[in-house]
Amino acid sequence: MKKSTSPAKQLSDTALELIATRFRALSEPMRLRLLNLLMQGEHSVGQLVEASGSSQANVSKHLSLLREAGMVGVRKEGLTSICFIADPLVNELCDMMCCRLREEMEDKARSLTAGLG
Amino acid sequence: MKKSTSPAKQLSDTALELIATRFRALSEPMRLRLLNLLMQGEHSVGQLVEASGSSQANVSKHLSLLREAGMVGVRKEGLTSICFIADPLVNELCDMMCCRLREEMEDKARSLTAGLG
DNA sequence: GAAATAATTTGCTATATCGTTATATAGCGA
DNA sequence: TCGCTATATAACGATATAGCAAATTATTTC
Repeated sequence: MKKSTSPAKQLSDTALELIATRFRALSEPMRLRLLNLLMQGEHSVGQLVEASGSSQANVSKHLSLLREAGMVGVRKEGLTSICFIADPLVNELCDMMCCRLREEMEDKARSLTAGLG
Repeated sequence: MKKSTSPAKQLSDTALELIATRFRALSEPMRLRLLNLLMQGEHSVGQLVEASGSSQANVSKHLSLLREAGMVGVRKEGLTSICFIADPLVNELCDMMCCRLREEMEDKARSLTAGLG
């Protein structure tokens, strides 16, 4: 297991802003839903609208933010725009977060049953 | 390299909200600055206030959010509260994001010099 | 060119959140 | 108990953003 996170240097203000902006892109449930759909394969904007249950304008706005963050790419095919995950880091980050949450919940459940047993 | 992100299942609304909340904790420069300081070792709240250059109330509020997100832990020592990173995932996520940003910037710089050369 | 379709952009309202100021709580010493 | 110090909390104004509705921009088809 490659462990060592590098020596933790001091980050500049602009670096902090950039990192924060990236994480902010992942900080809204609707955007995560769109990413989750895209993790299962390419989708047109219309498909995302239908699958997400949100409005077209709303989906479009979220997609444009995800595009600016470099997380989603778009390919035009005639009238429709086909979206896809442009950065595999998205998958990794989400997977890691999901795993961690699952672990925490299992821990919580375990300690609860232990407390009751 | 362990690659395979698991098969990308459909996430529930509550799961999406939980994940979003975690990422939101990482989506503010000041919180990232506090985490960055804590990555270099334990700090008291007062030390964080001084090092961050923000107000005590502000730092305290951000720390409490980070605590709720399970990212920061606190140990009381007399009057002072000593803070530390409670979840190594924080280091990993931030490192990954930093690396990715550095890569992107280097790419951009390269393509720029190529365009000018 | 006109109509139709897919998507983006614009205005708007409601809500959330950052940072500040002022106040409250908790632990320690006289 | 009374201050003093280290944090936490409350209240507030300013800004950002999610979601909705309407207008706008492409692109295809007739």
